[in-house]
Amino acid sequence: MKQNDTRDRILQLAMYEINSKGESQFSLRPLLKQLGLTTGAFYKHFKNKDELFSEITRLFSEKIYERVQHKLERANCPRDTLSIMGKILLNYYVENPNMVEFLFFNSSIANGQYLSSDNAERFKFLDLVKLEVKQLITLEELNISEQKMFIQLWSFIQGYGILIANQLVIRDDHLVDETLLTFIEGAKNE
Amino acid sequence: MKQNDTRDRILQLAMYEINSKGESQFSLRPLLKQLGLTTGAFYKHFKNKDELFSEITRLFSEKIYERVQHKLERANCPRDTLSIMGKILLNYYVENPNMVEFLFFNSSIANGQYLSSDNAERFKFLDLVKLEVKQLITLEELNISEQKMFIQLWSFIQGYGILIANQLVIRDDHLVDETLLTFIEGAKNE
DNA sequence: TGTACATCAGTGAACGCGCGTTCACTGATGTAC
DNA sequence: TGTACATCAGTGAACGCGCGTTCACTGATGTAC
Repeated sequence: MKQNDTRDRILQLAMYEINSKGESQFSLRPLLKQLGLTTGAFYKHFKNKDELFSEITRLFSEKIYERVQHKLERANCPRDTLSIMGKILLNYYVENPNMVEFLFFNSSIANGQYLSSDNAERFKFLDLVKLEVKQLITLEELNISEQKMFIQLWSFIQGYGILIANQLVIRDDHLVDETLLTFIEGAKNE
Repeated sequence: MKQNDTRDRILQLAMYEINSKGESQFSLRPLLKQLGLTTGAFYKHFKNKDELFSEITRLFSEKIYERVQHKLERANCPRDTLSIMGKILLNYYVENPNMVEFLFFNSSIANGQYLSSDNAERFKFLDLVKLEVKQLITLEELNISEQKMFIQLWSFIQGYGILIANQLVIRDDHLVDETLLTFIEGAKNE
């Protein structure tokens, strides 16, 4: 078996496990046991657990980013684009709450060792939102700063996602569009 | 030394430590060492760590709730009230991010053993928001359901707080008021 | 006032567990001559 | 074609750590007679 096969098997199963049970329930030993490997083998492929987490962060980010890009083929204007992105992110909060939590808050970020190189990747999606907000403001001639509009939209989606993930409210895609519209109208009136 | 003195000392220091370093950096041994106690002593006052966390959840919630009530004495209408509550919560996200995170997501909640009795306490603040939203809608004759308005406001504040706590954006109290206004205006137009 | 007893906060060693990580070693495979 | 050697993924026991929890015991204090 080639080196990269095993490295990839580790990555794939780790992603699956983290997505299913969350980072707090994840550890190396059970993972390697499931793969029919011993603990030592892991260190032939990764420097340590942080490097694994760092890599998974990158892959999760890419996964969401690609999903967004795929869906965006049908979007015609910033409004549509932002609406679709909001719904996709919300969908991840509903279907893959552990993945989203890991992406934004995993412990290799807290440790900060691999942070700098990953941050760009990790926030690809976020940068895309910023770009669309910019276009939206230009196109619709809105009287609001990019930063403010971005904070409003992102905060709402992230906050709503958390409410849903914690099962405090149920999901309503329509509310995403309504709120987006409210923000746009609000920016016109000021 | 009376039993309740020690119990209280444990609670106070535990709250201080969790607020300073976060739940992930908290454990019983160093806590008790700081108090000049041995590990066994802890179990004369608490059934286990979960019970301690459950109690702290209650106390944190109460702390915020009292702070809100104190500040609300000056508020005249639901708009003011919601504005003040938003700013207070945002302030906690800035000044005490570990406390807020613990309050909403600590592991004794995940374990679910002490959840039912605490939930009412834990969401006192949240219920207050719901109440004010209801009054706001009645008073200003808004054309929106309580639930939707609540989700919009709460999601925005929580999401904004997380952005700030993660130092992705800086705090701007003015934006809270602007966004509140936008939601109110948006509810009138529909 | 002195003695016997009960109470109970606190002791401290020990238990058992799971964790990430290390390292000398194995054994299959490919390569050079 | 056969032999000597290098490579390197994988082994598996061990290390050291910190964690929550238990439990027989101590010793100060209050109470009853």
